[in-house]
Amino acid sequence: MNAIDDKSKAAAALGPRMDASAIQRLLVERICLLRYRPGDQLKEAELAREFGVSRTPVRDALNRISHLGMIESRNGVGTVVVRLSEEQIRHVYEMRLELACLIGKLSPVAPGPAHLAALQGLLQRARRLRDGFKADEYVLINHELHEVIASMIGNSSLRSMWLQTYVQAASTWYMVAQTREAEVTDALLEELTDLVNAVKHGDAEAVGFVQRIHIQYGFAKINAMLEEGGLDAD
Amino acid sequence: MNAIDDKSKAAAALGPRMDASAIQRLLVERICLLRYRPGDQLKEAELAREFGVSRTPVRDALNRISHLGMIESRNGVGTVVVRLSEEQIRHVYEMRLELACLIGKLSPVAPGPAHLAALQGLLQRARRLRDGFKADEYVLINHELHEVIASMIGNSSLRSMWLQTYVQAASTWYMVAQTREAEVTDALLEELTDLVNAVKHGDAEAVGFVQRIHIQYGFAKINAMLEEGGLDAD
DNA sequence: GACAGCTTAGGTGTATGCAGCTTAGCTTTT
DNA sequence: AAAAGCTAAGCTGCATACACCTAAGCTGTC
Repeated sequence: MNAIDDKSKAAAALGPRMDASAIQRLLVERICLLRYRPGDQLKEAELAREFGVSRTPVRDALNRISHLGMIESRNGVGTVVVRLSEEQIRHVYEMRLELACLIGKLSPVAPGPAHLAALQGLLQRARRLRDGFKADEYVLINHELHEVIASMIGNSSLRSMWLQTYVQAASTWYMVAQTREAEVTDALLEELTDLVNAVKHGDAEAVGFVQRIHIQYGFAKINAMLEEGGLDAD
Repeated sequence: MNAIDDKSKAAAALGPRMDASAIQRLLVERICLLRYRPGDQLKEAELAREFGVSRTPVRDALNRISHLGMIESRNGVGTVVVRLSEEQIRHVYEMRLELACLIGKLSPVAPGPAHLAALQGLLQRARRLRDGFKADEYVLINHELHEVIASMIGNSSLRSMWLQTYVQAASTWYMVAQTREAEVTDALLEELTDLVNAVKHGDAEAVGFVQRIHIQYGFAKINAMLEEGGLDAD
């Protein structure tokens, strides 16, 4: 029901002092990383207690997030994490397929040693998933991978849209992924291997194409599940 | 300095009662339509007085807008309308060039009689601009044209990005346009004529390409001004 | 027993006061 | 006269109390 339980009042003491921006980042991350699932209610008062602040900064954070299409507030009812319709999911994925190709086209950032190191680190971690799958770790690797990719996008507008579509699609994908652990782990390994090769050649265009290929792969998986009977695997 | 002056307290009586969403729409429109110019300060207290509400709903509206990259708040200083850097302007335009081509590609909405009628109405209004240019009317025609185009975009994600890049680029373009009245009027007439033809054939793909062509035209004009010496024509 | 209406609990929306941050202008010192 | 520091004004950020909206459950009636 409510995704918060383990650290109801512990968090009040762990942060220096949460302001609206920090809360915003945290909430987005929690939604992406599936700690809050589509349909979950985010109660302002509850979050305020957790962070040790008043409702005001929480409200500010929620308001800023609302334009990303991740949450929706209705007066008298509550604020819930948006559950995208099947059509919307398709739209976001179709869009990401196109955006991926633009990564190497619109003023790309030449991938350097830092990118390579980051990817190789993620590859190491992904390999360990084969001998013991951990859903949280899989999600985290994907999340950090996404940030690495974003850092290769030189066009600020494209980068913003890449981020936006990622957060919109993330929870859907991670829900699907949790039902096919072995499959998605192998796919992630392939993706990272391909990316390492692309970055070794300093080829940002190849990075974009690799992304496109694997988005296409994920899209196909999601479509298959949608046609089977939906992904309401709460 | 402050863009509000003529209706400081008049508006308090003209609306039924402004809520945060209504204020949000109004502020976005005012920024697009160049009533607030880049660099202008938007004081919460002042806006609250104008709309006859407290600072809270104004704050909520500003917070929601902030994710569009149109405004920026700094504690102790104020909230200002963002002035995009030259690089950011180029990025947005490069992005719009790509998005335009996707209009006819990603689940387009077949243009119908309603679209045609709307475009022909705009064409009529645009023709009158040749015998007496009015900056406000030029901006309004462009604004409504943009909404017509958006209604032909079936992919919700693409439509959202199309809107987002429009509001980011709008004020820049309208500032440029005001220095070359005859030129941009002719270009607008051509654009509308081309669009009418495309819509007559029910060809959404052609609509996208027409958009691309004219975005390219505007981009070239802006680039020319940037190289001449900037567009700080306050 | 079923349905219409009321009542109440719980959520978001708004108003208001205060705290804290910045900056501009004045004052004071060298 | 110039520069450093102080001071005050004005803005946003935050806290709190209250108003309003919604839905669910109870109650009374038919």
